[in-house]
Amino acid sequence: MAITIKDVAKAANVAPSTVSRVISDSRHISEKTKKKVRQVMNELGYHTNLNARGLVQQSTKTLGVVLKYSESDAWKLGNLFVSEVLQGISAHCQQHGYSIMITTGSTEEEIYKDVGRMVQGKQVDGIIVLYAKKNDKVVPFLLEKAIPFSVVGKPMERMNEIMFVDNDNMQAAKDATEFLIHRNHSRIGFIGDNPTFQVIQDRVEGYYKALEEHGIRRDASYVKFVHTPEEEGAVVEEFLIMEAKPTALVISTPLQGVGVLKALHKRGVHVPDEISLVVFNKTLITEMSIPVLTSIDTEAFQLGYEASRGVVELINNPDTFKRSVIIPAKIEPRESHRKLTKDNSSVINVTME
Amino acid sequence: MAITIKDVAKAANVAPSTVSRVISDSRHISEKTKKKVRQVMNELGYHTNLNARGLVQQSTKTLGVVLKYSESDAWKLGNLFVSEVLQGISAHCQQHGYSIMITTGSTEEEIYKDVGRMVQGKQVDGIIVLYAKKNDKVVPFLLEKAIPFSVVGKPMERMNEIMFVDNDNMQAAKDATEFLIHRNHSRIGFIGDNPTFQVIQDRVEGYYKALEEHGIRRDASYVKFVHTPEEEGAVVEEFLIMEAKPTALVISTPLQGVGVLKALHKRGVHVPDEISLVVFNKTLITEMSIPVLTSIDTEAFQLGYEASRGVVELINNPDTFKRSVIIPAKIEPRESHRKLTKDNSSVINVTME
DNA sequence: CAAAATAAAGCAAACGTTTGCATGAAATTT
DNA sequence: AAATTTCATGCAAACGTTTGCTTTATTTTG
Repeated sequence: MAITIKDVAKAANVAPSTVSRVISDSRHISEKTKKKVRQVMNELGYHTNLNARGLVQQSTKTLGVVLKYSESDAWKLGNLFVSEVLQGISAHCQQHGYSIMITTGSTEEEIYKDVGRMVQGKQVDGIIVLYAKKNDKVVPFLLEKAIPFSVVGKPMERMNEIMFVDNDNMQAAKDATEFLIHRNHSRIGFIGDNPTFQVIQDRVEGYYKALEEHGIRRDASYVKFVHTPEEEGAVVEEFLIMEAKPTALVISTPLQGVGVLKALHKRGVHVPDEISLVVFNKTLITEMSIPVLTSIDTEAFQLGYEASRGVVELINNPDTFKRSVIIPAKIEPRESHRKLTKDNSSVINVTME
Repeated sequence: MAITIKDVAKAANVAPSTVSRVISDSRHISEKTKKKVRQVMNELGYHTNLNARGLVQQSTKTLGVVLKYSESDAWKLGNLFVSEVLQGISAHCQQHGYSIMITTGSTEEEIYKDVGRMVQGKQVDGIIVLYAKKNDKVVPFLLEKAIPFSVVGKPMERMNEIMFVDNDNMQAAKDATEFLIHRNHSRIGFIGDNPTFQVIQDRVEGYYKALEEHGIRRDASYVKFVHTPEEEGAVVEEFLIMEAKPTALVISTPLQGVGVLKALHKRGVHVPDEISLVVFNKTLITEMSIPVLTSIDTEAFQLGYEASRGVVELINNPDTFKRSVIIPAKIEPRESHRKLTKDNSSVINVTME
């Protein structure tokens, strides 16, 4: 059995309570005793049993992180994003002495159970949810139990009762589209995945908004959704056979971006000479591809960091205003886009900035 | 305050101990009482306080995972590998009712502290270390404290006191090299990162072994190490100016693989027509590149799963034999290699299988 | 110099479980 | 029918802390 506070007390000839107060550096203990007790603690190799402390303090200084339900390849994609978010959470937790417990479930039901265990089993003081989706049971559960939590992403409902951290996806898509418009593109396509996700809808909206503000007619045939992996080929095909085919595409995930790149490559269409690509989420994938993809950096690390900050604030003061943080996304110009000449002709001479 | 076992006991008109035994489904309790107590538990919404249980049972059913020290981009690389390992651990933990706590530290010192807290604070029953490196303080600490733990990777020392899970890197490199030899390559280069890592040394050895067994003279000028990121260009250059330049390369990380691919691309050298590439670690990166890289799948998920299995066994029976598990690596033929004709001439006509 | 204020440390209850042992009732054996 | 075994439950101690209250010793104050 390990050394307990009582062992230390006995060896130092003081009461257990005194040892406890030395640990918390209480000012009710004389420096002399502190010194003595600390010495004994070192000699004996004492370490606080956090279970016991957690029991009496009703707090474990641990945050639970709910990892997204991993369906097929969406997970692999999320992977890079998720681990960067996780790093942000880690960084903040480290700074504030919190531990991190993650869910292990791989199905929706398992994850829900994990959360129940963490929360009701008092294993964690708060929860970070990565991230919001519809028909989700976790968020309503946390709301009902009045657990401090924050969400990375935009909650589907009850937004003002929930603390969340997200990008302004509409704005980001608008920026991306304008980025292309400013480079004289006017026939700009959009490729997204599942349009039932709020994030995709926001992005489509931002895309349309940019077009409209620049006097370009919105045309639904320029907006395509890829539902199954590897379907990019078909979508690219559809674009290429169009009479007025797009000179640029805004694409909503790195994986799709690479898929599109491949499909174009296979058909001998050169990027960026013949078509420009801008992709959401700057990740290793976008940076590693040939050509390097111009992307929209969603600052995953920062998202995680802020989410963690949010919960911890909520833990320390449950009445904290449930603010939502919007992390600005930033265009990272790389090699997959080019500037067209004013008359939109297909100049082969690449004009990059 | 939440519902406790005592509240349930009172409401069900039994003793707390009875409730406890109902929870553990003890056979000393009659079905009738069980039914009654369970009903009350549901009505009241009772959930075990795992802190309290942990305290008395001296076990938390939680595993600590020590994430690799994240230096520069090595971390980003590890990222994909690490998260796949993590998924393997998750899967096993889920099956066996274990929770996962991860380290949050980003420096060696912070990580060491994290481990101390987890272990001495009795937050976890065991530890999984990802992964072995020299001058590591964590493994010696765990050995000294006699904590159940396993390592993903090959420990530097005291190997037979430690349970670890790894690939046979020598064999894998030999297989990869032979894979190329069987396709009539004889001038095969090797690119690795930091040669002070055991894993790299093993791979070089396997590479040499394959050559020797097939009567190809080992030549140190065919073996290059890339120490800083983005240095692949220089190395590729060195290879290309060689009189007898290699027709194939074995490369030790996906990131380097893509780096090499880029460098070759920039110099107009076509893969696989002019040079074949085989890369260690099948990841999203290798699968997404153009061309898709022929890789050596190190089965990261499986590594994690087995590591988890190991610790749990050790927890349940501390005298378990400290076996080490070798997960076979498997070549995944893709698009970055080709078969040469017998006479080694540079046939442009691609002959893939 | 007595009274009051302050400082330092100890006592004991509490946190919510689990579990060895004791108890009493019912069922089985002799 | 008494003695024994089995079954179901309760009692109370433990797990290792923290913390409100009390006690004792010391210092300050009037």
